[in-house]
Amino acid sequence: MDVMEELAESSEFNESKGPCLAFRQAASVLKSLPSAVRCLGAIQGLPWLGEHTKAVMEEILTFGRSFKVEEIRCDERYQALKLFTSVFGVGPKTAEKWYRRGLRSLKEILTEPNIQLNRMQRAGFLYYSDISKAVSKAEAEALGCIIEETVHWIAPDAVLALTGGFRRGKEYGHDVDFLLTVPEMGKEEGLLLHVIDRLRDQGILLYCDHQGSTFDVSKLPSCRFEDMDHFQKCFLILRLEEGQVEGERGLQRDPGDSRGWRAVRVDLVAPPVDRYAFALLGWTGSKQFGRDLRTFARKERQMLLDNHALYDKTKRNYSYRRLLRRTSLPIWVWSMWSLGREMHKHLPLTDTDTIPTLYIQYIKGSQTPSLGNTFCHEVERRFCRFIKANFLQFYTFWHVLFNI
DNA sequence: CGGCCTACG
DNA sequence: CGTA
DNA sequence: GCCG
Repeated sequence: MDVMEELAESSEFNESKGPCLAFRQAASVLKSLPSAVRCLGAIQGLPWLGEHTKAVMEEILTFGRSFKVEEIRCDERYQALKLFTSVFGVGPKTAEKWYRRGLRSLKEILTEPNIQLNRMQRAGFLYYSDISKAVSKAEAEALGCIIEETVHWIAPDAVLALTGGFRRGKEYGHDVDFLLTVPEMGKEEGLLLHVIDRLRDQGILLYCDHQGSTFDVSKLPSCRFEDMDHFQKCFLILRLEEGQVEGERGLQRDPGDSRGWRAVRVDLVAPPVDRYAFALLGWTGSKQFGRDLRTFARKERQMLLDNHALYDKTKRNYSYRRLLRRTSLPIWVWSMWSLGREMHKHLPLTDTDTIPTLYIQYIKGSQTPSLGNTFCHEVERRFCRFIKANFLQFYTFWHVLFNI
């Protein structure tokens, strides 16, 4: 139900953080259902669908539309803020500032002399028409080939993995996310900078926001070794040439566009290999899935989860990291493989935004790790249980299967 | 009635 | 403030 | 707005 997303957006513009979140949760639950809701009975007992959201749904089911939603769609302020925030680098605050100045269109922003755009926003406006167009799976794969070639030229043993929405089975996305890693610990140091340099040499780097590893020896003498490796990531805009895209459709572009290329938003992340499982988890899940997982970690397990590790607050160490260190096997391969297999048993759906079909194809090609290692088994067991215990979509799907 | 993900620049 |  |  796109309606819930619209209500969430409207709440966000009204600075109502709570309702915004509630509507997003509701949207997430509805998206995870195997089919569209036909009557109110079908959503009995589902989480995050309370009095208000149900009332809106009833309105739509009986009249085909909701008065409140129609009102929001027509609202001048909502339309303007939606337009402004669609620009890369422009959030609710900046959009609000422009709206209060009486500005209503993108052209008015660009012609207003008193407005100072930052680097991100300048890129956002410069490539606006391209970036706001959907990216197809074929285009994502084409970019994967280009980047992979560049990466292999630098480090032949490096592995590039498609993550984000495309890994969840989506056909279109607003950007393309990749994870880049090397089998040997530490060899990923500086790799990303090297890759960026090569992309620049090739003339396809249109914009680059690099977030280098924040390591400063003078600044953190007290910090432990474990704390220093915030892995590298970068937000890019790349130039994708026509003819590099496979398939009969080729490039996504407007009729009458004869440039022969388009700009695409690309994210590159380069974690050390022992953090691969966490990076993959973090960058494959949707925004909402990540929130659910991290909330669960903190509230239910007294742990802290991020894209690098799972931190146990009671034990004061990185719980899985210790286990990972003590095993000779590339343990992340094993945990992701089992996790993926477990997920697919229960979640045959692959085509919605909120169901991260955790990727296992790459692992399938390699051998099945030998059993009998108690560390492997323990990590696998805890990891699987952890995910399943909080997977909102899992709960929803389970509910549909057994309670209706 | 308080909390709502967590990290980076 | 913005990005994921 | 929904939940614990």
